[in-house]
Amino acid sequence: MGHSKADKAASHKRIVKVAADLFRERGVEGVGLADLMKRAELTHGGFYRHFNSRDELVAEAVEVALADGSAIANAIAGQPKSTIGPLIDAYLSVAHRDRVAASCAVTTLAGDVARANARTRSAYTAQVEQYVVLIDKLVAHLPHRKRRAAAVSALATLVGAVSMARAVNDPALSREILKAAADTLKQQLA
Amino acid sequence: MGHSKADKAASHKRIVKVAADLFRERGVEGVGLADLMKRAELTHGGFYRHFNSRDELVAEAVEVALADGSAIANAIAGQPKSTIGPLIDAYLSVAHRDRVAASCAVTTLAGDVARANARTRSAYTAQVEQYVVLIDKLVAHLPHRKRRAAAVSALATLVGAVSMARAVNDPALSREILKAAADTLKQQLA
DNA sequence: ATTATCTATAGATCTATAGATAATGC
DNA sequence: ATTATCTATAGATCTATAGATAATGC
Repeated sequence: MGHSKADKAASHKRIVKVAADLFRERGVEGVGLADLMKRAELTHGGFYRHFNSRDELVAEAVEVALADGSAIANAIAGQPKSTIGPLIDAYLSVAHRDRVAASCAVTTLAGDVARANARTRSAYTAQVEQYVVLIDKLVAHLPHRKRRAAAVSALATLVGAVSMARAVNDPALSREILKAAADTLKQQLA
Repeated sequence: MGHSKADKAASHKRIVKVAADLFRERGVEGVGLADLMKRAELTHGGFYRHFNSRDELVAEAVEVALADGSAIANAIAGQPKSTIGPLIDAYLSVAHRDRVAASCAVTTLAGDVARANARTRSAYTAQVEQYVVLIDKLVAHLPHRKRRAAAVSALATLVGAVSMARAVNDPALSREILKAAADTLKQQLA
């Protein structure tokens, strides 16, 4: 049992990380604090020394979940001379579809965020804007007047495709959705 | 207090309709049976004479919610000589974004359905397939080899755009998402 | 002395069930 | 007699709080 300030910070981080993963897997309302704290290797009584409310945890966890995706996207897009292709392939991969707990929160938490508080929605909004700017940079060859709209629309296609690919229970249709979106986007943004 | 078989059928329908709307508004896990039954003007004790489990209600309610959207889409697309434009405009309208309780369940319930049982996911899958076929018919002028993929991708764009437009809390960005998706889709499918 | 975490619990809500009541339908 | 709905409640779980314990850090 650790009680130092450093331990508290580590506990806090652990709780938020567990929540960020579990919220993506089960939905924000599908996770109870007792289960959450147990997974963070703490008892549930300590929760409110870390957060003023469950909602505060939701905001922090969504922020961390969003940052996950942001880091991956920046890693893929950050290389010199990088193109949009690898980002499209990664986003529309079976691995990303299936690893929900580590997935892009812009897709996975969209429904929950629409019902969340202002702080949570603002974090989501900032991440959407960041993705749009990132995609915009990767399609610099397109006519300037159309770039931004093309980037926004491409992001929508990525989000919608993964969303549907997860919900359908026909594996062939699920793969078809990912592939059709990837093919169309590549052609459109080439 | 009605007790006939006809009354029971009406009660059943009312419960499912209330659930279909409320699930879209609050998420499937954000709705309790007591509140639900009260809104259907019944007491919560009667619930299990209508359904074997909460999950059974979820399946029926998702089916009804999906049928809502299907009816609207067919009405828009069903006219002779109809094009894809009106469907795109309706789907990406501010009205559809904001009237969540009456909205297309393929977008609104995607996250919940991904965690639901087989019956629920099968209903969702069938509706996705139906939308793809519908869009496919509306883009009959495209080269045959690309039509199906274009239809699937277009549906993904519609779903992702509405999903994000609801989650962001910047009204300008929300409108931009709807407009960018609409513009891109129209250009792409023209 | 302070505080991070613990045990314990309050009070509300959740799904689900049992048995009573009041209507229908033979 | 059958049954649709009612009242009442069981048992589990939820968020949140109170106070004890055991560590840190002055």
